[in-house]
Amino acid sequence: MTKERDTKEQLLFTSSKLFQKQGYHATGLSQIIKESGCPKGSLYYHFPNGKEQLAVEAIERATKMAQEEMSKVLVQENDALKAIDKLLEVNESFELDMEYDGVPVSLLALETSHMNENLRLACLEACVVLLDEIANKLIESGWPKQAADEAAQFIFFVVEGSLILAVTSLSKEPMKLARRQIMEYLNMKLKGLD
Amino acid sequence: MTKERDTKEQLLFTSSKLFQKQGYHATGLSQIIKESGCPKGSLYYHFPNGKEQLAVEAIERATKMAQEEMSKVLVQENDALKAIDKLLEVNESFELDMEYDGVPVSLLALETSHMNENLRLACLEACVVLLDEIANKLIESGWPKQAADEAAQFIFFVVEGSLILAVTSLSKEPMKLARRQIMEYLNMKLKGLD
DNA sequence: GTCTATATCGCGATAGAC
DNA sequence: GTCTATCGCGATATAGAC
Repeated sequence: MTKERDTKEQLLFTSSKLFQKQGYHATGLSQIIKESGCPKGSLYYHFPNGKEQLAVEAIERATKMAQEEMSKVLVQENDALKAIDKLLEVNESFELDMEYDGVPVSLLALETSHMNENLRLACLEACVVLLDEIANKLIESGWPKQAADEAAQFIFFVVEGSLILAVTSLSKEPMKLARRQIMEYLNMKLKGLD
Repeated sequence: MTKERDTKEQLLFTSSKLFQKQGYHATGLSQIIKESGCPKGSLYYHFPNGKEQLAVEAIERATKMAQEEMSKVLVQENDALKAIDKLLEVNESFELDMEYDGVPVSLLALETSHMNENLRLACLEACVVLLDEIANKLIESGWPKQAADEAAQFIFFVVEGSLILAVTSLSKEPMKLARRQIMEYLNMKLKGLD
């Protein structure tokens, strides 16, 4: 019984990592089997609908974990902007080879949105959760709802966009620049709110 | 002889479209064969190194075409910021199903950067070309080089990031918001330059 | 629930006629 | 240069013993 949970959890952990790093199509079930140490039989026992179901649940799991991670960082600072800067600082520490267990949902979203509705919806939910986490922090600090929502989207845009250039150029500089620009923009908006 | 150019060009056109829309791994040579109308024999005659070479040249071709497209729009307006706004307006007209022949290099970059150096470099070159096109327009308008480079990267970040949310939510709203935010930020930076 | 062996398919790539 | 037939491989998925 606990074994069951362990096996399924192990499969989700490994899938989550590999799908995010390599994408949906480049990640084979055989690789997931090998790296997780779980047998193929277990995979189809826990995920009878195969690869698609595994990917959906892996995204859902990664979303939940990322939300917890973010929430943990965001409560450390009372001031919303300081909290967001902290978040961006943590983001910079991610390794470029993406050997982590986080949620840059970009690759999966771009790959699957136009070809599989279930995967698209899982990616959309991931985006919404992350956006809400940030928007709510801003609202708590007194930002009007619409301004907070737009600011959250702005942060999402710049972070995900900078990740693309970072991965392509094998450099963290784009992420550092992104952080500076985000804070600059948010401070400008904050002044405008008065 | 002209037939040769036509066949190769047709293969590159079709590949370019499919790779950008579906990604590298999701696009099979058989699909390229079918949609281009070219026989498989021709493919391996023109691209003896197979899929990888085809993808590299398809990215290079798409980069060149996108640069020409951008350049055409950018010369229409003398003022750099107006020209960039025009560019973003054109960007919004892209269909979400990506049935065009442009350069959102994001998907290919995220997919291939960590696993194939040749493809990574082709994607990097694509990014550099697009960034330079924008940065040069700003420099022409009197922006200092570093400010122009950073602004160009900023535009890239927000555009590519908004595309991810647009595709995932099947909505163009993120792209519209992105445009507003980019112009807002650039105007702020412009004031700061004095 | 777990595991192995295997079925079936589609992929990238090749050979060789023309 | 163009085309067809085909190879070899690895993919997802399944069957059935335990």
